[in-house]
Amino acid sequence: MEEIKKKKNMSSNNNNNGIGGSNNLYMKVMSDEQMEELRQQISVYGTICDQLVQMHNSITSQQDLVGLRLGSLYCDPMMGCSGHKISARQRWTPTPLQLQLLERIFDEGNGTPTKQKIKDITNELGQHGPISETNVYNWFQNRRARSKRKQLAPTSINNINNNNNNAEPEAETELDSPKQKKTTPQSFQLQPYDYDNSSPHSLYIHSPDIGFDQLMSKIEVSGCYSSYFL
Amino acid sequence: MEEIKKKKNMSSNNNNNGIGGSNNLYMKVMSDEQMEELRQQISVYGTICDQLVQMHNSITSQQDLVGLRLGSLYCDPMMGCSGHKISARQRWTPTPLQLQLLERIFDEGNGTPTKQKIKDITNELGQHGPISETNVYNWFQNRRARSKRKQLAPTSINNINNNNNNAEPEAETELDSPKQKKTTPQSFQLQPYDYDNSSPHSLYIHSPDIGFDQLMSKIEVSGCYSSYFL
DNA sequence: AGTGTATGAATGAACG
DNA sequence: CGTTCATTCATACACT
Repeated sequence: MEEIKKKKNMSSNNNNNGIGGSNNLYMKVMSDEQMEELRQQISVYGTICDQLVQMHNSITSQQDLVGLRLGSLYCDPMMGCSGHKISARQRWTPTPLQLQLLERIFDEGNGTPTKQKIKDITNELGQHGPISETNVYNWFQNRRARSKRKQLAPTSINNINNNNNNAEPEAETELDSPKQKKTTPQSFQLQPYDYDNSSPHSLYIHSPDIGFDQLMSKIEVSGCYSSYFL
Repeated sequence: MEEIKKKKNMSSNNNNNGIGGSNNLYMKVMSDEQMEELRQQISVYGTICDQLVQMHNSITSQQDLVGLRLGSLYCDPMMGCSGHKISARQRWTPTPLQLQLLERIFDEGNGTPTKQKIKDITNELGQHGPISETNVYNWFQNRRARSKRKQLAPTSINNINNNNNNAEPEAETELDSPKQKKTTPQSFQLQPYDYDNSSPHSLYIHSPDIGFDQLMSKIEVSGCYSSYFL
């Protein structure tokens, strides 16, 4: 059942097709223009961010901030606005800070979460928000399990856009598709539960403690500038 | 910001596969993972810019932030210059055909989507569009969960609404009672109080050249005005 | 265009 | 421990 999806790239002048061959590495090929474009995009973003940050700094240096750093679901200062209280969660959720610490500890390789250790950690993290030993325990369990799973299944991440020619009208074109509107699902797949190290190929920025996905979900909306109080 | 550019550049002439352009066409080759990473990075930039803009706006206009929620008003500088961009992550969507197959398999009662089975299925469906094992896994997971839930409350739709609406689980079960063997009720571990902001909220983002890592760790959080509660 | 709904994905907790 | 469940989050898509 081993089907090698051969890289069928649209680029007519691409003769690197064979790459990635024997393994499960599926490669995307980009032209110089695409590459350049990408570079520009990134660069522009970088510049914009810089500028925005500077602007922001000059402005905020005059005022002392509103809004405290709250847990993910409390935002007192402005609470009034929304009118009603946000119901509490039912399950524990680590605050970003806690998460960071946990990750760090995890990375330090103390593979054995001793009972005592857990207690310590719990106490430690208790400084940054509610947490119980059980939470910590579970967290490590999950963390271990999941990071392992990712390792076990490095195989066939998927075969994006190369259904070796099928009569499937579904064919998705990757980033070559200028407009992927709404007709066909343009999908991009990312690796399973894999956020972090151990993957040797991380030549790009290696995100520190949390993965991009997490970041992104965390970023969303932030009216309180809480991010500045780490 | 520098980082990203730098690394990006590196990647252009150095990829871990050793595919080398043995001819004068310069093609850049990336693996799916790399692609995904890159895409996420860009996406994050977009988000960051968005956030910064929002912050800036709310500050300069001195207005309270209520309802300030702009969905995706983000600046994508790239759009203009080229025809296409690398879009932000999208989630996988099964093609109708895939769905059909999945549905069928599901009905066949394989309550246990074995790892191997998942692999098979993935390969199978791969013929009809992009898909990964994770997708399949998730799909079954969700499918099971949801079909169960449906069954649990298919009738008396009317009642449902009334019942749970007024119960604001404001409950403040202080922590440290994690022991509750969760047999019946939900284990309740909430985070009731706010944190002391005594934490050294020392740094603002001010380095123009702040790296991704830094940015990321700073941005995190802020649940205020979570879009869901506006 | 704003709102609602279906559903893919993330993750804390529980189970065997 | 590895696997599964339950809940939540985020987004694609439909509706009107």
